[in-house]
Amino acid sequence: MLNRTVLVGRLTKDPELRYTANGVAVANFTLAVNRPFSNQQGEREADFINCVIWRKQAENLASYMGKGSMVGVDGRIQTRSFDNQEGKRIFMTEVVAESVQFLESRNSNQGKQGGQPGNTSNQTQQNQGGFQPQQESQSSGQEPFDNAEPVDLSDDDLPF
Amino acid sequence: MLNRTVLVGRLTKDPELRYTANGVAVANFTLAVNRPFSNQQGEREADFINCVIWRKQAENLASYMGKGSMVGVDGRIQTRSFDNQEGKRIFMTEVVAESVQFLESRNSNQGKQGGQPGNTSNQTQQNQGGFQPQQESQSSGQEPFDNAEPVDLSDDDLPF
Amino acid sequence: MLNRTVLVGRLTKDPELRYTANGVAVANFTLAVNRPFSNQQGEREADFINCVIWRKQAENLASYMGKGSMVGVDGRIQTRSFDNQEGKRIFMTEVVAESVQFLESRNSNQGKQGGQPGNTSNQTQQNQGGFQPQQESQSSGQEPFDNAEPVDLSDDDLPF
Amino acid sequence: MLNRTVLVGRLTKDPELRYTANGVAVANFTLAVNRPFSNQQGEREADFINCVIWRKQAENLASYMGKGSMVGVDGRIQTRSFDNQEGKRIFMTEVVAESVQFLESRNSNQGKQGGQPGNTSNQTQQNQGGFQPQQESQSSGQEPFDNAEPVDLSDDDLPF
DNA sequence: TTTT
DNA sequence: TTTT
Repeated sequence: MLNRTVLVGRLTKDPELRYTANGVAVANFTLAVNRPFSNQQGEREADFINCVIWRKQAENLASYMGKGSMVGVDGRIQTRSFDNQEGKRIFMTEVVAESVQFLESRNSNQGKQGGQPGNTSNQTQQNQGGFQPQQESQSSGQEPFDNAEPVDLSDDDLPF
Repeated sequence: MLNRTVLVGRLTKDPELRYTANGVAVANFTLAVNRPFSNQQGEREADFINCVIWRKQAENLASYMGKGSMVGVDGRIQTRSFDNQEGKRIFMTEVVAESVQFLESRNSNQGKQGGQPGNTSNQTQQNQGGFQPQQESQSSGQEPFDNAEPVDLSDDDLPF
Repeated sequence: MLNRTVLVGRLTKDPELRYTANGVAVANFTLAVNRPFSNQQGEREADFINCVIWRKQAENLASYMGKGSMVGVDGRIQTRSFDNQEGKRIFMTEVVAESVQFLESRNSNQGKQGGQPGNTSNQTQQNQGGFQPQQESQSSGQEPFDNAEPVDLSDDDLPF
Repeated sequence: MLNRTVLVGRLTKDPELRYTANGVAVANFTLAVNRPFSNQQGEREADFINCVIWRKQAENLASYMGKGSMVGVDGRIQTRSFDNQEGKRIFMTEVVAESVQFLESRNSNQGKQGGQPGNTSNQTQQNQGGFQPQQESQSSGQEPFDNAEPVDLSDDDLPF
């Protein structure tokens, strides 16, 4: 059935890259999407939308985008439930990104570096928009993905 | 910022119609949206997506659609947080429907009736698709909205 | 770059199924999508949107849906140009359907028949919503695709 | 009926701002949207999608965005037909933008200037994303809309 | 060239 | 008639 979501927003923090037991990459991230209208106090609020992305695109996102980066996401809404530490069933809703477009990387130099757009490609045949962020800060030869924690994750939620 | 969701799914139960203290109608409902692929056990799963709809459309939805009805929704994702009974902060994600399209009403006769499409209109200038479900079961002269509980609800989440 | 379109509408005629020289199935169809508002004369108008769909889904669409059937489409806008008979460059815009959902087949018995939903599947792993139209008229043992014209078509527009 | 399109792309030229006889602003523009895959020659192509936008947002777009600017569009597909000079019926398809998000203005200094984001607002209650393009070139006190041609246009296509 |  |  039809289930389609398109978002443009900014990462609230660096994406969290992990690997399933089978070595499949997954990244979780939250998008702050500003609302187009003001609330009754006249303030602009934002929605904080949890997203997941799989495989190569997860790795690219973690390499090139960080806290504050602006991305476009095309995906679908997925709901899951699991039992938390207190044995209570928790329901969660997130967007499974089928493709991401890099619209702007964060412009600060501190924190995670941007990798080397020159020699690494953020383009995969299958999905994205090939926008090469120009204001990308790129200085160190830092190894990409080094903060990925290859923990034991189940492949259960793997789509397709 | 761009925030757009389009869904087609079935109501998991009758919509819950309420009114804010100012008399604004709101309906909450959950859509079961079947996934287009099977899981690792070869089963087809569904996502259960919480939705809200406001004003006239809330009333129309509650009048004409019930458990099992198929609807299309065009809206945006909204996140909210509130403190539950145990004082724990709960985050929730839902789709604010800006327009709904009635694709098929449930075909059973029991439970909530379909209202009188003949004299009540489910068409508003602003939004929807004017599909008049033909297999609509319509037999009783039951008053519409009679199961709406006009409780005290805040207008805080009222969009626009 | 983001390019996403979701439509729900009715086929203005039976889909036209063809095959490229390499045997790839393509179907063209037009969707009448009713507008949610009235024009200045107080009439409801519709948009007539050209769509294309490829491979297995093209065949399924041609087998099960016909003039008047209601479908949901999830795809992207594509523009093409070609030189017409008079040597004039023609620009056209159409929606490439990545997945279709069968919402309702036409309810008349005349014209193309609906095939045998009982033994043929309109579900493919990759895409659609598995809605089994219940009011489907199914009577003849008519061979599916028999009105497909396996003409010489180029694969140039084949996406992915 | 559901009819939703979301695009991110670049203006192929400066938007064309006009006014109807009743003084309603309309801007036409074309978006180049790069495809996420390569063709059989290994080249990346783009779709060139015609768009229209009405009222205040038309004026804002014309003031702040020009050839090469990147924008996000949330709207719906509309088809129209008219008879051309040779008396031939022409069908056209375009996207009616309900909201636009300014993602990046062109970074050149020549050509149309960017107006004064400081004192003019590109934010309207109704629609857009409030992104303030930071690399905006802003130097001249050029009057906004001065290249708008207040020609005689019909209000016929005015939506809502 | 348009659907219910 | 097309953008980076």
